Amino acid sequence: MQDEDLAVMMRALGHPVRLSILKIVAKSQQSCCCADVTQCLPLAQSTVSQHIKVLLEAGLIERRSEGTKNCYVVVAPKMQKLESAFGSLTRGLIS
Amino acid sequence: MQDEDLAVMMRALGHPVRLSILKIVAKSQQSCCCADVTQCLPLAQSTVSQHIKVLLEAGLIERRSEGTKNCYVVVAPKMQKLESAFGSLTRGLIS
DNA sequence: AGCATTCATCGTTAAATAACGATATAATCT
DNA sequence: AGATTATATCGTTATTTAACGATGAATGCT
Repeated sequence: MQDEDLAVMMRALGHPVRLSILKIVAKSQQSCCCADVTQCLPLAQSTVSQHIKVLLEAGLIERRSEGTKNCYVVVAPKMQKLESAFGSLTRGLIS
Repeated sequence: MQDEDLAVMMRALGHPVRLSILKIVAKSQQSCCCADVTQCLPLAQSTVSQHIKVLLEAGLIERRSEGTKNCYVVVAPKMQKLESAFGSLTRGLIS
């Protein structure tokens, strides 16, 4: 994986609100929409939507529209790739 | 590990220049100072020093003064803690 | 068709970040 | 003591980010 792509994902994870959003999305077994996330956080809907966009653009979550809602899921393969890239980074750094 | 701390480290890793700096510091077996890093990058010394500060504050590298130079090393235990925190994060997200 | 719901996007503002050159500090050397 | 070296910090500028309220577009309901 390219350093730039890795950096984009790291940056996406580099904000506590986005970590929270990821956890909320992951935890809710059935479809999790923007309103669901917003309800869990002390932030405006538009702010949450913006954070979601960052996660989307990093490829860490995916949108799928469901009626009038937009639901989000964590992209497991991407997370795994990230973890492995991160692993080889750290291995390279500390060996 | 607290979400905020995790986010600080992720953010520190969320810039390609800082990834480069970490790699440069890790690769150079003997003491690696700011000038050494700067020589490897198309950036001003002050800019490199600023990036180094971000890595220092995240606890990912450590300074140790050596004569008139300041040398840097990757803090292996911190990297390992980060990797394990990251691992449990992703495990929580994709399970 | 008209209304309600959901949510992305727009426009704005304040704060943080990235980059630079210039300067100041601290250690070494002559 | 004075000169040199290495580098952190300062001051600045431009860009990006975070947060908000308001608006608009798409979908579903009556």
